[in-house]
Amino acid sequence: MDKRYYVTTPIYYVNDSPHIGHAYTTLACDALARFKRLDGYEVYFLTGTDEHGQKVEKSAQAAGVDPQAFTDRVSQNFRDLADVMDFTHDDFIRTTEPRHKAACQDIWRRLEESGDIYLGSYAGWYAVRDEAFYGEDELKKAPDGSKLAPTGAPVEWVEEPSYFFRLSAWDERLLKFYDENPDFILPKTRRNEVVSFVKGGLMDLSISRTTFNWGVPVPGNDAHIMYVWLDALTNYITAVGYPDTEAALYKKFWPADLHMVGKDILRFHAVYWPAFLLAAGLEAPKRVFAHGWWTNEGEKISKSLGNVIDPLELVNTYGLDQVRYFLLREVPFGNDGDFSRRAMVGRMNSDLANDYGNLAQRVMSMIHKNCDARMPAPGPFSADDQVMLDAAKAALGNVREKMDVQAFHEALEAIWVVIRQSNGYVDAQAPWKLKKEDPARMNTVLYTLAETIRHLAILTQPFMPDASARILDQLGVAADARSFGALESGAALASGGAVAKPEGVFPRYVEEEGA
RNA sequence: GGCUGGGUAGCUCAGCUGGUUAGAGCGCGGCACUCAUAAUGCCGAGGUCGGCAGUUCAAGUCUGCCUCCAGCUACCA
Repeated sequence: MDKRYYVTTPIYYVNDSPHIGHAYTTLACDALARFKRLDGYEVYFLTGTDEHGQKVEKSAQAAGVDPQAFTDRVSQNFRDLADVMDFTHDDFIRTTEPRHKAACQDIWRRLEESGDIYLGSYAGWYAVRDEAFYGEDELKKAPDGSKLAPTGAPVEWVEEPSYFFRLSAWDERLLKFYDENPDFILPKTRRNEVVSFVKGGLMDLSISRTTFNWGVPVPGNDAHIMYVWLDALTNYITAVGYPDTEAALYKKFWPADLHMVGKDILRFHAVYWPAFLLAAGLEAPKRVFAHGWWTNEGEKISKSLGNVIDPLELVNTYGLDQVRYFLLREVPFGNDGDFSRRAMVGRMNSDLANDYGNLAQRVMSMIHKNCDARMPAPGPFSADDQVMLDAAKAALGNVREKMDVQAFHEALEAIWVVIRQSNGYVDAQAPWKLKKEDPARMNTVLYTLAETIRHLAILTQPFMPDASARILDQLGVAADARSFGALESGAALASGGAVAKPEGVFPRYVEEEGA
């Protein structure tokens, strides 16, 4: 079996500035990508920016620069965020790249050939002020009887020529696809929503516009620009070499194993995208996971409320590993979650400083002081030691099971079960007493703990790369002995290596006085 | 309105095909320990498992009704 894994984030619309939602989505993918790499997979991790559309065209105009210069600039914000968060994407795609234009036009041709595209006209109530179409049922009536948008803007009936994708012909085939691939959409409740949406019948999809220019021209009809989703979604195959379906990357990684998305764009990924692909004679991705949103101190986040969470600020305040841990641990992945200062500090201090950091610290400190600053050699393991070691060894399987269904919070909990058990084991064995009574036994206990911590630190690497590395450094684990392969039976911590005086890797967060 | 999911300890949540005294983490109370980042461990208090009525020898776990909450119900992404 091929151990390959292709995971993607959505491409982020450059007109937005990066916020916690972007960081969250990519973080989940990053943890997964790191996990799979450590687990021996060849991984392709893709993120990028969506740079086309009328809004971008207007923003560029407002900024007095041409659209390409504008997107060059704002796209950088997202690459900066990725750097700060220590994301390990293998490619950063931009929809303005030539390779993407080629891919979009090629998939368009395929859809045309298969008969899934036709030229018609798009009609609806359009509000010039809002630059948006509204449905009949959304409209309000003005006192003079004329129609108004929900925003109060006047609307007019507009018709423009547009190409359509024959989505209406795909409901049966999509339902069959969902049926044959029960885990295609996660979580389950999102899957139900999508299935019920498709069962309700599908309408054809407008996939071109003639009212702006900033985008990929429709092949053979330059008057039309390919419209949003066909352009945006295609990035997932562009990045692996499409239209060259014989390209090495394409053959290796398509279909993608996972498209990670926010719940707001699930439909586009779970309905339109597989329809486009199947219609084009291409394979659909294996899974789309829709995660939830964050609130801030119990309040819905919105620009108008001014309570947008800036990930850079979080990282500056609490530390990168701490923020990464919190975001993936605090909330059952898939649910909405609340960010609060209290919860953040609680996780930092309880889980990280007290449980995990202190465990490493107390054990390595004892080794440093009592074992001549060298990793002790163990004697025969007692039943208690064996229980501890077995628990450490069993953790990988438990964590892997959770990661395979994107249950990050449960994966971390599975690790913490072992951490708590380790602290209990320390107290039960009381190595500080053994120091006088039975030094050989003390060595065995401390070795058992060090070996357990080695397992823990290797397992926490995908979530907290920096702190995990520092713990492994302190244990004297070589850089090339940190993959999950190093957790297989046989591999174990070598005795005799130097153990320096440990330094805390998870400082407690102390609230500033008078804040 | 329709569809879907959910209402379990103060808080956040686990509880597979129904079966001994309903669990975890945090918070709270007590005890122990002193290796450690005043960290850790142990014990404990705390729940009519939203409500009512059923099925069953037995229901948090099944059925019906009611109630409250959330999401979805198509072209801004």
